[in-house]
Amino acid sequence: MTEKEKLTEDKIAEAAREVFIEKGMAGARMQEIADRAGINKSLLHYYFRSKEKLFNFIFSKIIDRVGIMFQNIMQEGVSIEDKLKGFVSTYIDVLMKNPFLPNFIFNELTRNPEAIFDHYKNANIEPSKFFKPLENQLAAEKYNINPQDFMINVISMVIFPIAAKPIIKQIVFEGDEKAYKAFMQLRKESIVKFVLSALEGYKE
Amino acid sequence: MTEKEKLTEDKIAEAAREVFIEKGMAGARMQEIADRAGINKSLLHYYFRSKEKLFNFIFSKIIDRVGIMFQNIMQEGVSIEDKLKGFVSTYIDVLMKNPFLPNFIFNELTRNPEAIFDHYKNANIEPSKFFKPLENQLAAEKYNINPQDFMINVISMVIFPIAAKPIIKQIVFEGDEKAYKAFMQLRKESIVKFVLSALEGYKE
DNA sequence: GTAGGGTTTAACCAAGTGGTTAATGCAAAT
DNA sequence: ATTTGCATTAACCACTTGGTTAAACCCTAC
Repeated sequence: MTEKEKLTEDKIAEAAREVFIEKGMAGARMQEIADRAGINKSLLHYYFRSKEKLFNFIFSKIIDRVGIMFQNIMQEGVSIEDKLKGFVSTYIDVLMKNPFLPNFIFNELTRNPEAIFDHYKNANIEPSKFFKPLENQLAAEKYNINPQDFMINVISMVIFPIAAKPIIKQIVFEGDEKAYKAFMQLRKESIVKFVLSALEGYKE
Repeated sequence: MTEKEKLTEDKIAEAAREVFIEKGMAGARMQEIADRAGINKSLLHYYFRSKEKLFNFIFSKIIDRVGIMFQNIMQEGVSIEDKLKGFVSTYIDVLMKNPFLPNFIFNELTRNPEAIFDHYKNANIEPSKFFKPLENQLAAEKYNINPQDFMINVISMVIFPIAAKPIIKQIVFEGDEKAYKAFMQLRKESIVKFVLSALEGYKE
């Protein structure tokens, strides 16, 4: 029955996603994925022939989702300020729920950089699609700042504190999880304020 | 002879550092470390009893170095502007030479967060030592910004683009290594400008 | 019911892993 | 020259790893 099949495949995909993100490709164990999916290890190989195939399947799906989400936020035909607010808020929420995601993506892409290149051929994601509009918009609103710098600054301030969570939590908040979380929530506003304040200095 | 011993131990440490940083604890192979050090695998266990011991030794040294470097920059009794310039420039230089370092630290600390806590007991590094001064300094110079946000924003903008190198290089610069490197060099100035511009908005 | 085909499993395998051991090399001290 | 003690190595080991195989287990169709 294709119903049952889908169920099993989904259980595997979900378990694999968890384990790969937590442990990375090298640290992940097929046995652990099978256990978390509640199935026999052989079934993994029945549905996905090898660890590498399974990994690529999961990784591609993740990259796609991230790319599309990014594209959506960037394409809204709204002001820079609203784009900024939307991006910061949405991404902090998503990443707080998936705190291992940034490291995972960094790692696996560092391990095998061609993966992006190979992948973006098939996907309908085109960086220039959201990059050019931002460039035009900055120019239109008379902000004389390099759009690449601008964008990377914003993304940095959102993603870094999540990738570096253990360090920040320990060193800045003495291990207090709640304090860290509260801080990250406040950052939704503080980042926007910081960036808008910076932008003022670039007004022509 | 203690001379020769030091040499071997150093060769091991250097090779181990390379491999651990590139592949992480899980991905590193004792055989590869031995090969890169040009010695027999048994010698690794002769000098450092286990993979874990070797890893902890290397990891501690790295954390110490990073912490001390950070402390030094932050303790200089100079203006915020000069501190900022020093930090950005020094860290970009160091990290461009060690591009795997951020990911490595993120990963291993995520894997075992207690490591920081356990480690900072022995080390003479005290976060408040460089954190309080910055707080006072921001207040003294009449900048009404949360020092935690300020510091994390700056660090983010420096470290993130190195951790995310493969993504940025591919998506922003279409795989052009030189363009990426040039961009990172320019960031030494652009980050400072951006932050100083932002700070203006916080002046009381 | 039973034949057939996809699904699931237990048992197994070869390769690779960190780690041990016993022997060898080698330089200084006697 | 012989002994002594550390440095180094080859051979080996137990265990884990991803992956295979053949049998068991369902369902559905006849």
